[in-house]
Amino acid sequence: MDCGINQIAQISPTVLNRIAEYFKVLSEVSRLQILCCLKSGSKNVTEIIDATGLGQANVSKHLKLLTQLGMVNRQPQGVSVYYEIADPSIFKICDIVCDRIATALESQNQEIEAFSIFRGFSD
Amino acid sequence: MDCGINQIAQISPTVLNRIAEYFKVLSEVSRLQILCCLKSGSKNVTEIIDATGLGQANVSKHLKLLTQLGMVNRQPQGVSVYYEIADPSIFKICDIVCDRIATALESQNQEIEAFSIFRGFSD
DNA sequence: TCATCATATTACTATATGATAATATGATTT
DNA sequence: AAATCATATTATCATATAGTAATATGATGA
Repeated sequence: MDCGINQIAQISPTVLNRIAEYFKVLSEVSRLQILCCLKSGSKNVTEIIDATGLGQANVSKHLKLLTQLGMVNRQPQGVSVYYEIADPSIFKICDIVCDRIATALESQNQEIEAFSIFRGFSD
Repeated sequence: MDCGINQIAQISPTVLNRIAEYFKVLSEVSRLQILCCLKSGSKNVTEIIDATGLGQANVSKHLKLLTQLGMVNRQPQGVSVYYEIADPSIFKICDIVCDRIATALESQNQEIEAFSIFRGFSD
């Protein structure tokens, strides 16, 4: 039974692409830094640059991407441009991932401990 | 007040890297296909190849990555090797992302509709 | 032993993209 | 008008990686 094929076929490539695209945005440390520094509230570009330590052109480019994908909102205010998180569910997702990583690290540590039983014999 | 800097500094680069790494794995259509086709249960490599339509070497490489990052479990069984989802919370995350994309598309459609009020005048 | 099957690895190519320097734009101040 | 500041854009370079062909490995059956 080829139900596997059908099942995948049901998920349109378009949707899969959108999901992948969303994750790709979150898969870069610089962009995570930007998003994290906006968690506490709206900031202008200069503030973001200071907070993250990233280059100006770099920040500008990342902000453009984040805006295009609807993750942050762009609000010009006088001379400067303020950005804010448009999608707080980002952090919900990050929390789940953090949990997952934490538990993975824990079980890793347990394994290491299990090995450590055998340590000390050669002393 | 430079509290922004401190806030970011608190998130260690290591952790940020791990999170980015996790998302990077999910940011490729091929890997999402593989994960989706494992949602219904454990499958061997050949079955995964058939279900996704991806090349053999390609699948093998992706599976290695997914295994290394603890997202799937590898279980040799006789001649073949079975893989299964190790981390069902992946799908919880995907669900949230899907919701998010869906609502984004909806509000996009609403905007388009708003524009359509002005259609028909030139006929 | 030879052929075949299932999976993994290696080498290679093509493409995407992150970082940055240089430049542009446009507003504000001197 | 000239200088300065905030942001955006462009061009460029370097790196990472997805896909694939070829090959390796190792087990099973003829």
